[in-house]
Amino acid sequence: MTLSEEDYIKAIYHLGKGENTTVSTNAVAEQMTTKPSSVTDMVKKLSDKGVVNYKPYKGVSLSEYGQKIALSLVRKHRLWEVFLVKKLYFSWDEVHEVAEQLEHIKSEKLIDQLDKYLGYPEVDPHGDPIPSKKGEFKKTVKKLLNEVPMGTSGICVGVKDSSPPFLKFLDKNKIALGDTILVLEKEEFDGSLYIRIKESKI
Amino acid sequence: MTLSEEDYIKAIYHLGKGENTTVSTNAVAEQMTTKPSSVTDMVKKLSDKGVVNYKPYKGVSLSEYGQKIALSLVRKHRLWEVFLVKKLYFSWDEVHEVAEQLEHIKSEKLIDQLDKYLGYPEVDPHGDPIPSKKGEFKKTVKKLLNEVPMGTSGICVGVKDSSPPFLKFLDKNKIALGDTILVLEKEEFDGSLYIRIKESKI
DNA sequence: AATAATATTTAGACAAAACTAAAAATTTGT
DNA sequence: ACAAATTTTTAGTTTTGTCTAAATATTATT
Repeated sequence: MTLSEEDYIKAIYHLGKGENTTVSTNAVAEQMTTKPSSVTDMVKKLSDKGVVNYKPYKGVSLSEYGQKIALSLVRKHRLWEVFLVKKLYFSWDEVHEVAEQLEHIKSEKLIDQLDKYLGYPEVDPHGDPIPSKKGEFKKTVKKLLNEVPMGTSGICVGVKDSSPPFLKFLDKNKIALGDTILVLEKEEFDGSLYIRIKESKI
Repeated sequence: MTLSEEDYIKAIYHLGKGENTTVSTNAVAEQMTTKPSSVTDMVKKLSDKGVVNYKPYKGVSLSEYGQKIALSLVRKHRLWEVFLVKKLYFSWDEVHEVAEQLEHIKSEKLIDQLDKYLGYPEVDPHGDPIPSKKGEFKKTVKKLLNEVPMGTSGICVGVKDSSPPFLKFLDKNKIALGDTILVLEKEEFDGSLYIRIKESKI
């Protein structure tokens, strides 16, 4: 697979949220910050290669084969993120961009050894699960913080939004994976929350 | 710089053996396993960008700027090689191909942190020096084994040929960097040598 | 159900990087 | 010094991935 093809596969995968759903040409174009016409072209090519199922005007989905490739890319991306944070002391808002490049490196041995070297981690720095070599996930049951009832608490095991600004916001407020968060109050009108995190209230 | 441009820069650098000499279009084509006409095209483009000095029919050399890029690529390549051998237990004949890909990853922080993480190594797994961030080399004086007088010995600090077959040959005969080699005899007719290495004779 | 709005595809062009074949410049041999 | 051999460049195509503009299909509205 070329670099560009791999990027399309990942985009289709992520738009389907890991499930194998059919996504629209326009959605892929937006995700890739490219034009719908370019997507049509590429999707035809990927269809010829057996990577996706494509019906004109009806959208596109990954084939079995395409899913395998997507999972392998996700695995590589997340393993590299762990490496960057654990070994090279990157912060969790800096890793995505670099991992985006590293995930395209082609060497099975490299990834196997990296996995072993990192101690076979199960999640990346944002709490997202790392697929096994065979493409198996450890799916953990998670609840969004705004779904947690007032007065109860939970352990932060991941973030829904991995954008650098949000991650920096969490850092600033000393919220990290593994922390216990208590929901103190909910504001009805906009859904904002008052929470208790390690002695401080936000 | 694009991937392809970086590959040309490295080719020109290596053909000039690190010195800033002028190299021919044909030589570059051979090194890159491409056609001379393709080289002419690319070299014109690099010349426009100020990366090389190029006079039609007269050959091409790296500009100051081009040399900086080349050294940065060599630095990245060799640091990754050290990582692969020291941390991921690759053997020295397996690292080149993967490092060839890794050297194109763009992130200054990544390389700085990798360098620190590896303990600021001065040479790669083949004994070749790693340029500093500023592009400075530690040039060690080396002698080829066939230039060592009969009856004298030396310490193996590098290999001239880094091809996998040769490196595997050295492994098979248990010759590694740091080993002391004694030259026992020289065969006049073909220049082959009898040497003593750690109790065994070859 | 007809029309308006939106989504998607097709057609034609372009840039990057490569190639082939032919032309031009340089180097070599005598 | 001049012809032959070699090297290098030019001109014209190809492939990949992109774009714009126009055409077509689908969905929404009334």
